[in-house]
Amino acid sequence: MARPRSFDPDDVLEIARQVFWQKGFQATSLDEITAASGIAKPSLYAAFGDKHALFLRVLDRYHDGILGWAERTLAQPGPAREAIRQWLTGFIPYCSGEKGQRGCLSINSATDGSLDQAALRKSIERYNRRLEELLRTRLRADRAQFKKGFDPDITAHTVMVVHAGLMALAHQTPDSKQVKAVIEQVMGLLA
Amino acid sequence: MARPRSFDPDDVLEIARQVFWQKGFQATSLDEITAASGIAKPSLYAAFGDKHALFLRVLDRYHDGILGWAERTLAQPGPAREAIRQWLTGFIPYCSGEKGQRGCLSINSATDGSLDQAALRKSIERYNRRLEELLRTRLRADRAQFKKGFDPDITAHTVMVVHAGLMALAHQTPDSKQVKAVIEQVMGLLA
DNA sequence: TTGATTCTGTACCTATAAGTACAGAATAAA
DNA sequence: TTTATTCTGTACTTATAGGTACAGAATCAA
Repeated sequence: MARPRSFDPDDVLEIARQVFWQKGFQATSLDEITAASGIAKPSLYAAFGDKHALFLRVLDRYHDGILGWAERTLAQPGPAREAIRQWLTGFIPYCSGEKGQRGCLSINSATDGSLDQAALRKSIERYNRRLEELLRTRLRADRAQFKKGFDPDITAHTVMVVHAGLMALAHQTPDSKQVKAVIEQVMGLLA
Repeated sequence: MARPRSFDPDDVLEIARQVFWQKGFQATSLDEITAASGIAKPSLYAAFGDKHALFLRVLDRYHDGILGWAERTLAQPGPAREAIRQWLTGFIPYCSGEKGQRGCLSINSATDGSLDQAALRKSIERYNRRLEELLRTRLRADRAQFKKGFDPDITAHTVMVVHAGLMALAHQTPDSKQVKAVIEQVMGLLA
């Protein structure tokens, strides 16, 4: 009953993600997104709203992707240690720039002082809360595998800290051998 | 032989640091700095150069301040464990917002994709290299205090990762009790 | 006091980027 | 085929922010 949309919103979000990831929210202009996607501004505004709303969509999509993968990885059978090692190791591509970007879009956004938008903060907090929850749940379930005095809650948070640190430092040293060594050493806390 | 400067450049850098720290480089306008400092733009440009140069001065100053403190803290007598615990603990005010800002200006800048300026990247890399060097040197010197197989180089890097992670997560959860618990758990790697 | 010199403040220029008005194109229903 | 409806692209408006021209003020040396 009307002219149909000429693009797949998901494709545009994917392209917008790449641009935002590479340059950050502030430094990315809508013109760059229109250039990269081929979609004119009025179409973007009609489909997603303003720049903040578009970024929020991109970020939520990013979060969902990682959460899905984290859920699968941390649900695998076998020792909890192995699951968590794989989880941490899975982020190495984000560190080394193999994905074309450096670091984590979420962490990059969290440390961006300009993003005081409540909705964005909320999305990031929710994401971190969920990731930590996945880690905590798994560590609690397999508590018997660790020695007496092991604290699954604190350990889950520590793993989150290490993860954030790797992502933050990813912007400088893409030495994946060093990253692996750190992960191995941190695994020493899961005993 | 000419009109003297009416302000102390160091004071201005201090004020600029606060503004940049709070809002980030991109989101901070020079007008905000002139408003906060009372110094008009032409004076800023004459004294520091353009916005990037000003930010670089601010960042270098910030780095020097922390490096000086780190040097003193890590040079203290006693067990290396204690020195490093104090070093990590010293960053808690940066985590909890007690300083009015959240997180670390350097990390915030490192994760800001818009800062592709080579000079800035260099300053940040140098800073991280020096911090890690201080940790490494101390751990190597006190190697005898740890058990066989202890690797001071990897441990130094791991401590850097934890530090970066705490600073990155500082933007969300200002629970200093949790931060302390993480530090205590990580100290378990220094044995 | 005078003059050379450098700083300060106002007011401006210019570029960029977010957001939109509007005319025309594409579709589905009638 | 006609028409209602929604999308698309061009071109525009507007605000903001980086940077500067210029006139006048403040200092020190002579």
